[in-house]
Amino acid sequence: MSEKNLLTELAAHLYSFGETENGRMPSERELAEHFAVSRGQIRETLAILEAMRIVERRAKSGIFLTTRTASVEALALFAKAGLPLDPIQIYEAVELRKIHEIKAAELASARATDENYDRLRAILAASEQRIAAGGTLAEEDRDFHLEIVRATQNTVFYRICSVYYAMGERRLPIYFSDPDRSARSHAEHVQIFDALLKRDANLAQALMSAHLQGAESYWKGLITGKPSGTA
Amino acid sequence: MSEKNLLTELAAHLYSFGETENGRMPSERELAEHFAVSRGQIRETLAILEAMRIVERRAKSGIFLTTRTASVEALALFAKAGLPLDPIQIYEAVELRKIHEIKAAELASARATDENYDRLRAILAASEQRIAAGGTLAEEDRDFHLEIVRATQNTVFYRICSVYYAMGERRLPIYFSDPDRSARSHAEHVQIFDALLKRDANLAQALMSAHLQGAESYWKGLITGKPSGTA
DNA sequence: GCGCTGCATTGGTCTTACCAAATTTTCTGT
DNA sequence: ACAGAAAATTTGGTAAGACCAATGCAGCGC
Repeated sequence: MSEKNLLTELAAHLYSFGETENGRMPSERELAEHFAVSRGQIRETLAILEAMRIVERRAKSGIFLTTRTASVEALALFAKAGLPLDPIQIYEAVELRKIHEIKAAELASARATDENYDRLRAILAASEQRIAAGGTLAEEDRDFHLEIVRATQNTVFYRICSVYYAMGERRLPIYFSDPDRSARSHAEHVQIFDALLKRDANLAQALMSAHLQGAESYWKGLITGKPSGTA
Repeated sequence: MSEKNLLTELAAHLYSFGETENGRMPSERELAEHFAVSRGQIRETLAILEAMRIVERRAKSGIFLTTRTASVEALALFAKAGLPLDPIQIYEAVELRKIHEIKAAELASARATDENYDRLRAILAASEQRIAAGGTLAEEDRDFHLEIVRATQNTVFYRICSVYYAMGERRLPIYFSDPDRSARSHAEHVQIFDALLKRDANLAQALMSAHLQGAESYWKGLITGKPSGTA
């Protein structure tokens, strides 16, 4: 929040224009003036936005929001920029996340190394301490799930799943604002960890599926209730 | 190939330095001179590379290759730049692809619209024509698989899977250099399409699994034989 | 061998400038 | 009044130069 980042600010600014007339955004020179930076800075940022397929720069014509689907990374940027993510995309991400993590649990139960187990133990210990102190989960949840993905030893897998958590970063605190949910999640994490330790792929999958089911229905209910962002 | 692109060329150039001494890349000024462009151009490109977590710019210190895992998009760039993809990452991508596409077949069999079916029919017709003319598959294969992913109606899913095909773009011609393989693949595509049409999720999954098994073992054998890139 | 000093290097930023294509405005002829 | 041509303006693309402050390094002195 406090961190001022031209990339996120510019993305937010551009989206604030919505579907202005022909969809053309302010010129580079205008943007430079608006953000009180040089044109070079704006161009550097626009280059990134263009690489993410968020924006399209037509030579000597102007800057436009892309109609093509943006890159995966763009979703993470949207979340970071505080842009109201499309509820549909949130649901899509949750659906995908479930697919990924259940499979991750299966693979991890066969491939997890001692290092993975150690890290998971540390994460669970931190979770327990946090909850014992009356706090709520947040990074610990993300760390736990991502560590399981890492335990698949498939780095491409890890990269993809990182996006989900970047997307959910500002939603986690909301989700875990209920202390009960923290405790319940933690308990389920422990069960999943035990299944991984026993290298019981079927059990790990089943537990992960049940664990994510809760989150999925929570978000599904929330987004159908409040269609727009929950900032 | 013919298309000169500073982004891909710069990426390739930087990687050609490998693990030079402390891992520091040439300075922006040197790179600008090397590519005969202005420093601004180099900085714009480096900004993209940094956003992809391929490169790290340390203020007043230098440019370094990131040790952290790069973004998903970076994999597509690597392929486009003709960089020798890590065989391990290729395997990882193939493994993931199988996970994704089998699930996609399941979801698509329930959600495919008439539009999806129409497009799949058109793609299959194009494939058939190509093969009848003695040609080999290439884009048709990619289009077919991606259309199935699109038929899940999950755009995030689609984005992720697009990366695989960007990665494999220059590998497809090699894979399909064997005319037999083209014909066999096409026949399997037709079967999968029929399963989708019947909305038989189990059959679609099974067929897709078998279909990808062939590709998986092909690539696995090829990369263990030739550890490095296959141009 | 160690610590300090000073200088060249380097990324970060801004300014100015010019080009050529695209766009908008103005002008012109009917 | 309108359509089309011509001129002026805007816009992205690119380059060159300059300054800053932190970094890194070489050389010096101890």
